Amino acid sequence: MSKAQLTRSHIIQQSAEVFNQFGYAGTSLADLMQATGLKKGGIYNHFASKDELAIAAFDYSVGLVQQRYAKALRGQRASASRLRAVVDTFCATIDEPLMKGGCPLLNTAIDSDHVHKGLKSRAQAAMDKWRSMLEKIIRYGQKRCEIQGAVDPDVVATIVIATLEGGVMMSGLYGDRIHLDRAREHLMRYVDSLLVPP
Amino acid sequence: MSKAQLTRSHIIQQSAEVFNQFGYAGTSLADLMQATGLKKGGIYNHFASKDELAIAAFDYSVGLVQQRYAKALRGQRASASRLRAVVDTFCATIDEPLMKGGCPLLNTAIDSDHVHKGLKSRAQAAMDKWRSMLEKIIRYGQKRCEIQGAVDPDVVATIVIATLEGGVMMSGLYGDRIHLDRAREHLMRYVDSLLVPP
DNA sequence: GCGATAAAAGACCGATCGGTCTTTTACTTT
DNA sequence: AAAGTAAAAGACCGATCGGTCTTTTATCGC
Repeated sequence: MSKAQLTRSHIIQQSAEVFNQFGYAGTSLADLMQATGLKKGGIYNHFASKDELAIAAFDYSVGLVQQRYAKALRGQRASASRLRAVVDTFCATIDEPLMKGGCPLLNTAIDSDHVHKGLKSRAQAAMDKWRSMLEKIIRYGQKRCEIQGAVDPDVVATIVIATLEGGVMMSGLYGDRIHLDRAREHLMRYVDSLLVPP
Repeated sequence: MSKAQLTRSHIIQQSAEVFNQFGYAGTSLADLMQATGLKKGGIYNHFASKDELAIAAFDYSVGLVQQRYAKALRGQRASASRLRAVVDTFCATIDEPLMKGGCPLLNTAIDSDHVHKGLKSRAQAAMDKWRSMLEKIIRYGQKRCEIQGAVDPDVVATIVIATLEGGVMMSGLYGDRIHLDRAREHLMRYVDSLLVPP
């Protein structure tokens, strides 16, 4: 990788954390300069605007998260295990955070509302991907008769994501992991309730 | 109420919506001036700083929400009905929004993180109140043998709140109420699972 | 190693930021 | 209605905002 490409990805990585912590409006170019160790000219040589950098940073964050899910799912074949792996992977970010500031999807969904159209549509796209990942697991499980046929995959995706994001919001607010742990427990029992009895 | 007090509450009410939509950092004094119809001097005659106004506005928003819960619970005596009323009241904000920009507690919890200590502690306090309201309902229901004794009131509070807030985040992101509706359905069945079989 | 080229620095820009202060206007109280 | 007081306006402040542009520095192809 050339020096330029290296610098570019360095900017993205550092900026992603800053944006995730302080939000788009709450992040100034001075913040980004400090985080990257570059001056204004260095940053603007790679990105035309703060907007463009924010979008690149969000995409990077989403990519990071996706990688972790892909890795966690690699070993799991059974639908129940795959669903549990998704829940566990999400909750693992408390012990091994991918990024300061918590879940980028939650933060961006709230932060970008009424503020940054481009960022919001990226957040929608990321949410779509996550939902379709869960839905695919469910449908595959139904095909293999591991998950009850009456289960609606879209509904499960909503419930799992909403419970996890709500739990991480509460744990973030209090600085106490117990809320996310409770969400995890609840979802594990929920997943069990979806399975075809053996 | 004197003219001054009237103006003060007018400022708070209008500002609350703006802060709720754009966040603390995303709201400028120019925005607040436009929303209130006042000039800088008029606003600063009632509030010492943007911080102070943001806190007053958040407290006002929380008060509004609490009023709605109090009203909804007034008629309900049975624990199951009271829990369902909490869920329904939250979900009703989609049809009859109290305030533009969605749930102020969710927005402030995310927005204030790493940005505004005072606002964050207010959000914690509001969350505490909401949790303790739910916990009281549960405990009372256990005393009256309507809710199973093995149920942990703190856990229920976390699950209900997390699911609702997660659902409203998703519905806000997509502009589609279906996610919150799904969360509602799920919680209704969850509440049923807590009850002592009749 | 040298020349061409790209990257980073840093001075600079107008606009806007949150906040202050004096002046004008309006209300309130007697 | 007048006098005293409080509220609102609006000019003004330094700092910082996001962004541009020229200059310096480093990289890369040969």
